[in-house]
Amino acid sequence: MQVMQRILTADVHNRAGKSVTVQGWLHKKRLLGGLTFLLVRDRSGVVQVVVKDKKELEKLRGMQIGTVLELSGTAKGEPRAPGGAEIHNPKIEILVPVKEEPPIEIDKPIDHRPENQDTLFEYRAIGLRNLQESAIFKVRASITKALREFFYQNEFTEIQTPKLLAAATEGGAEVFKLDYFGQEATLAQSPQFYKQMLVGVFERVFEIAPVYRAEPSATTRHMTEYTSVDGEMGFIDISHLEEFLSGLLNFVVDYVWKHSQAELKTLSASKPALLKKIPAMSMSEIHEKYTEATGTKTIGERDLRPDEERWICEYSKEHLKSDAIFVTDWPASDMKFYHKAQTKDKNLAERIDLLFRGVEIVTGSMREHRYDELLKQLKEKAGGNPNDPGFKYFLMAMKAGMPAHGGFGMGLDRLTEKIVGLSNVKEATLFPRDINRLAP
RNA sequence: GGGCUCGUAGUGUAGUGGUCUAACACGCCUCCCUGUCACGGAGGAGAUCGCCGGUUCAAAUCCGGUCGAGCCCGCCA
Repeated sequence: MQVMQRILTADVHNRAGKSVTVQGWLHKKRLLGGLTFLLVRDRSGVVQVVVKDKKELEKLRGMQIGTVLELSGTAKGEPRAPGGAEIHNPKIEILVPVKEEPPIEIDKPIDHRPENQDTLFEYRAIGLRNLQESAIFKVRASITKALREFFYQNEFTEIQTPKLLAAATEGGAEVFKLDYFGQEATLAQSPQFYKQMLVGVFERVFEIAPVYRAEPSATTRHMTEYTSVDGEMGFIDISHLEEFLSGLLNFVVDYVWKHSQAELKTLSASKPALLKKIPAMSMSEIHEKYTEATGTKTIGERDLRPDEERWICEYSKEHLKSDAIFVTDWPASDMKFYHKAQTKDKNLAERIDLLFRGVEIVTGSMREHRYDELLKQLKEKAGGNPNDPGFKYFLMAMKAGMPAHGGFGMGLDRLTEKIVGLSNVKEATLFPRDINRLAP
């Protein structure tokens, strides 16, 4: 007996008049009496199936959404059907029966209100089957692909660096500690030192990987595990970095709006306004503008307040026609030891952050590549011991000939959140980890 | 870590001292329905109102504790 070849639901419209077999999940039943509409989902989308035969329909009695089916019927062009085609007179075979109803909506948008997010994540394994949910992650995959493509176009080498580390490195953020065969180890809060070491090898490197922060933050923009997009390149100055990041964000947005139209439409996402060259403003200028506009005095502060970040993005959108804006001229007093101070003003760091739709998505900087300066900053700024395994090998590479170099870390979750138009990073993360969630 | 807010059927909500023997919507079950697409209609099942204690003649409702969750701030991507 010849087995009918499976086709994808998206191909049904190409097979009008022919016999087809599809396999997928039951996504929705609509019983109208003499005829029933089924929606069947597979990796390519959803197709409508029309069932008139009572015997066939009876097979689905008690079968809940999620039941795995095989249907063989006749493909038909049908303008009234979603997708313009449907399957008629199917023979239905139940491959995996599901008798229990899903605890969360599959065929209608799931409420993302903050109070309900615990439910959203508790039933994540099933809720992701909702087309609005899976669309977020199709877009995220598309963003990831675009990032990779842009890096490759610019001759970066993709790397993977250790996440298990012997000691705390960067300082600042809290690190997770764990037992490593009796020795204390930490989880990487950043690939910082490794990507810098590898500039000495490949000149340009990038990594898209998880990083871990043990900060007890409970906000809409923090997680204890997130995906960091790290880039690092040699023989550049800060203007190159700015130019690269402008190009990157533009490329990603254009790519996604070209390749993920259907998902973006499902999500009612609006395309960000961007300029080829993303505008830049110094921190002190932002403080002045914000203070003048809101009456809240931030002049002299060494960072931007969250509300200030939202405000300047609104300002940028309205006056500069850009949903993204660079923040330049950060105070050197708070910079990391591996950062470089500006040569024209030692009190300012060679750092730029990129704000996008109200949140910081990128921090970038030039690194101190002069060995003696770096050693001095390590001791003075971080109080670090050069012989500590966390610094020793980094310094080894830095001593062996490092050009002027710089790079950045970008939050993939935040980028996805803002491109899609969500209001919490966790919504853009498949299985988010935060201070009180370690499962699923 | 600091501040504020919220826990009511599987899910989302209403009810804020007595009329609650807890209501509505979605989902589920039974029946009707031949073009639905958030299908429609009739009926039904499903909740010791997070938990513990207290106040009161009377508590989903007020108070205390506890557990869980969310938001803002700090910090960052």
